[in-house]
Amino acid sequence: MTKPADRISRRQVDKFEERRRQLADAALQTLSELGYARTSLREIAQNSEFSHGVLHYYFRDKVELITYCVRQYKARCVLRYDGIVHDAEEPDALARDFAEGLAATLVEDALLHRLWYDLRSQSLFEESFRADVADIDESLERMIWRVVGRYAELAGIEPTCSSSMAYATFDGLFQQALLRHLAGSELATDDLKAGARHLLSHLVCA
Amino acid sequence: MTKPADRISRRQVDKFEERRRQLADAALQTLSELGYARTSLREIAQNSEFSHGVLHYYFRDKVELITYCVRQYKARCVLRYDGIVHDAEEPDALARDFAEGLAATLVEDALLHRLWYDLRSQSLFEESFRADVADIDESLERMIWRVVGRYAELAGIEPTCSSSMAYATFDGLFQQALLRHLAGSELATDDLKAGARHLLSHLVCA
DNA sequence: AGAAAATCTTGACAGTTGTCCAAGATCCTC
DNA sequence: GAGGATCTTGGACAACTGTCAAGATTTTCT
Repeated sequence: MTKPADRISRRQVDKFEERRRQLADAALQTLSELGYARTSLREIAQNSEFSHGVLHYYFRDKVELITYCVRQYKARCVLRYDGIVHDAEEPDALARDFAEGLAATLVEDALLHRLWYDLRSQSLFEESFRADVADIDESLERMIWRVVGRYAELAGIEPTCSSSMAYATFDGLFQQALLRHLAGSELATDDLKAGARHLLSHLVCA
Repeated sequence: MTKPADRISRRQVDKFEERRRQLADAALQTLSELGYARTSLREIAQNSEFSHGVLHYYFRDKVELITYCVRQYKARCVLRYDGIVHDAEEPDALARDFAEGLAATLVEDALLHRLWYDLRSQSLFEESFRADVADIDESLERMIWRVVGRYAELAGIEPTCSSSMAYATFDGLFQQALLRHLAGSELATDDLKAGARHLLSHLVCA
């Protein structure tokens, strides 16, 4: 029922958006390998199947490209973490699965997490990223709070700390585990699991 | 009793080291303003009273300069935090003073802390910084553990978590507070204080 | 098929970067 | 104060950066 012009423009828009996603994927890969400071547009293009000039056809400038990347990264995050929140019937099972999920993504997506902490640091210097980074941070905080809330519910108790504090401590735990994991420590994942369960039972729900 | 040659060389060494410190100071200031990604040698030199060429007289290359900076930063850290650990007689007083100290440095040294988290992220990409950064991390962990140990001692109880976990959670708390403080939030310091006391009483010492 | 629109490549540009070096300035010792 | 060691300058260099535009190529529509 759409008019021809609509179909055309919609297909064009779709293709346009698809290519943006494609290029942002290459950018995300390059960023996660090299970090923000060492990633150039030519390097990104080399990780795609296009030449460097095309980036300015799909993105106004470098900032817009990276901002788009950050948004795309956020989508992945939410997707990834949503699998962790899970409808267990026992608080212990929830704690175990949550800890396992954290440890799994720590290892599997280590480079992406490394990039996240890099970009979050950059956002403290580069005004342009701040809003998007804060947005991701908030969605991560909500994700943690869903886990905590469900855990408290199953255990029949009330959380003893705020949402932001829960996120801050879990994030600290995860970041430290990432540092040690990337430094080659074998204990990082087990410590993260133990730490997460300890945190859940002792801090957020006393 | 030292021979003339010794006196000369020692004085030269001293002067040499003093200038290195001086240049590293300028570098540290520039880094804390612009962040690692945007700091160039010429920018550093402009923040000192020398020209850019002199940097390669005192440092082999940029990596050596920044590594030297990181070490100098560490010295400041230890100094700063040592004032916080304090010989209170009451656990509550210790918790209060510790929380106050954290909140104070959060505000006063916000730019230096921002730089620290930036450099720690960089160390995950740039192999050269990793050792020094890990060194600072360990000394911060020991600092936290001294506070926790003293608190437990005064309260007549035992810490319920490991040293690394205590550091991870406090660091997460602090980092989140820094993010919010730099974003202009007025609540950041108060939340940090409350969070630190809560952490001390509920987590590390149940 | 052929015109029109879109997509993509290539090369150039101006600016910045880390690095190095020759020459000058400054300091110290005799 | 001369002479030599030490320190500092400023410029040159090649490599790299983001950006842009003209032209080649492909796709789309009639």
